[in-house]
Amino acid sequence: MQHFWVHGFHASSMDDLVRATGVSRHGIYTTFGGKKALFLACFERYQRRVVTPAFDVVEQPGADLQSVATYFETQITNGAAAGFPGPGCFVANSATEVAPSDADVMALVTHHNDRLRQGFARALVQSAPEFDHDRARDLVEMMVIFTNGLWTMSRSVDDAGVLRRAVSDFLRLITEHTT
Amino acid sequence: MQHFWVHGFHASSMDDLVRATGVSRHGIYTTFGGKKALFLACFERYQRRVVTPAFDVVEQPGADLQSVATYFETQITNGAAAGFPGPGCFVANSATEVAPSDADVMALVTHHNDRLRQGFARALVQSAPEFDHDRARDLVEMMVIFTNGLWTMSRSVDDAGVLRRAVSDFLRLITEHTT
DNA sequence: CCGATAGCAGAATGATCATTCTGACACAAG
DNA sequence: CTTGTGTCAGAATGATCATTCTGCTATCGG
Repeated sequence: MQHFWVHGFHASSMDDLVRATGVSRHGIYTTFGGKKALFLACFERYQRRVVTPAFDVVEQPGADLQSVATYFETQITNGAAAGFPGPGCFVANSATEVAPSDADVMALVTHHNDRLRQGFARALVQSAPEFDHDRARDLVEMMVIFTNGLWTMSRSVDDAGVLRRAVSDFLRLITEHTT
Repeated sequence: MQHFWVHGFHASSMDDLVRATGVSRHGIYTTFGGKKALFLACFERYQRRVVTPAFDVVEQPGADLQSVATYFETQITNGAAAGFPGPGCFVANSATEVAPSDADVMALVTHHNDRLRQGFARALVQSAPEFDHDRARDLVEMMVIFTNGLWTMSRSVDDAGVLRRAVSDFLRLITEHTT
């Protein structure tokens, strides 16, 4: 998963993956079936082991915009721990590299973005119950777009502080707008 | 350029490029030197032929936040013309796929983002001259992040209207914040 | 100890890749 | 016409790729 995360699908050879995992070629093929199937399994593992723990705070009942702030901060801290520029987000990387030419990956990416939308939407109505549905939906889309931009930028920006300040400003804008 | 734009670097074979351009293998190698050099040339052509015309409105003297709105609208209209999900942005695609493992591409990506920062910054101080330097810089970073997110999302979202409404909301938030 | 299962390294295979080379054709200048 | 330059299609090359196959080894229940 780590290797696909950092290098993407096409730049990861089976030799690389054998080296990185310590698992034999034979083991990979009998267990997963092939490179693409292994990639999909890694994608799902990423969601289970990386996305879910970080996004949990937003998916809890009663989560509000402060929970979203915590989520963003966790993301940046995780990224900074491994040094910048970081690997970004497995999902966002796949969305640009593989999703347009692979329906299976596209479905997983769409599902992931829907998950973000749902979490952000619940946090938003918790913080601003007076918003009508359409208005909230557009704000949520904006938050999803910003989240994806954060991941893209983290692949080429070498200072986590820059991203952290921008996130803090972004949430301040939304908070101002909802109060 | 179009082929690299849509399929990225690794998924474009020289055969594909010969087919797509109508130029012979020999011609490509004698003119550019190789696949990587051709990619860099396409990157620069993209900046000249796609980025510059669209971003021009922001780089004009006297450009303000309204100019930024025009820029975003142009981007979405261009993307929607070719149908969704679209090819996104050559630069943003390269930022996730190739920049982390190639210093030349990384330099071009960084330069491109600096260009966005500079343009957004001038538009922002035009609209809100009272902002201090630090505050404006963080807002500008937020706008760059959002722009990159827009491109990433346009590779997996099939409805331009969703993006258009999110952009309009984003600019409304910034405008509210600066007035 | 024995037999069986499982996992391993690494070779073999066939496809695809980037790159280079060959020979033919078109056209412009002398 | 001739010579030279440029471009072309396509073959040849050598590397790398995903995938499959072949033995070897280790472990474990009896």
